Amino acid sequence: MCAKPKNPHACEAWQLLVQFSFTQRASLPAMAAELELSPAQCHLLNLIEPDSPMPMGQLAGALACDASNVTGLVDRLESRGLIERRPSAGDRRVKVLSLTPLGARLRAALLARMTAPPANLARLSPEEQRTLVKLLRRLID
Amino acid sequence: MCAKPKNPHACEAWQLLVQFSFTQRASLPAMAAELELSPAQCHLLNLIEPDSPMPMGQLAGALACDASNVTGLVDRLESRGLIERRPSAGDRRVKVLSLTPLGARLRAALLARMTAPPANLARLSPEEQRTLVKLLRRLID
DNA sequence: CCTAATAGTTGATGATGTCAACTATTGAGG
DNA sequence: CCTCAATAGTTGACATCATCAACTATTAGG
Repeated sequence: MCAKPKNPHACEAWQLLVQFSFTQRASLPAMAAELELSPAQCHLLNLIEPDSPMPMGQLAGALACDASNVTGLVDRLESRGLIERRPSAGDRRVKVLSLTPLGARLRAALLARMTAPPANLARLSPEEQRTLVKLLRRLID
Repeated sequence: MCAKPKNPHACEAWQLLVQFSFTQRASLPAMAAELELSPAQCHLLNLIEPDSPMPMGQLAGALACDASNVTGLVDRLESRGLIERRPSAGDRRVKVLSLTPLGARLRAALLARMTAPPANLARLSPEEQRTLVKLLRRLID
């Protein structure tokens, strides 16, 4: 499976991470539905940090999708009062998105659910957990 | 952010994994498009191992989606000759999916691309890579 | 100034996803 | 056997996601 026979175990960690992200992909819709969100809306909310508004174009870049798709996503989130669309002071073409207080609370609830440590975490000792964090940090930019 | 103040660094690894899966979510469409697949089709192909056919219902469970959604996904993949839908011998209600040779090759190509070790992997020594694999295995079922 | 490039929106279209209703088959009692 | 409930999958209606092409408004360069 691995493309580098010289290093037979080198990419095994990466394979585990990819498979992990597939299982996350499967579990996101149910998690999102509890907050009446779609997976795409979760992804968007995750990218807008409460105190750093973001232009729509930058968001399209981070989502790796077409700008017109962002328009639709933002329309729906804005109509629910979760985010705000305001013209940028410096460049009137740009519209900057920021979380409303309601949106910030929903985002926090979402992240709290998603990052709730699973039971398996207890399998690792505190020492091992710290090692894992250090290794992941270096691997994932 | 972490819900367990008693263990301040305990869930940090999990948070990193969740953020990683968001970035994977962003990069999957482009990766899939190179093989003329959608993200959902990639997910489905990933779940069908070449030599172990799978009933549609089981697939719906693994994808955590409605059975009727699987029908549509399978329709499109079958019309491209990537998978086959055959009635189960034991229970004629059940339809079992298996990869065609073409589908198996496409799946292999997909997984090869997705799990290609990134440049960052070189930041870790072989010893560290092995440690990471062992920790991830225990954390992710 | 013109003009080209950029940011975002709109409309058309196909894919994804849910739900309710349906068919066919299975299985459990009576 | 026969009925009846449960199960597997399909179908149709509908909302969302996602892309593309065409458009408007604004900005920036020559």
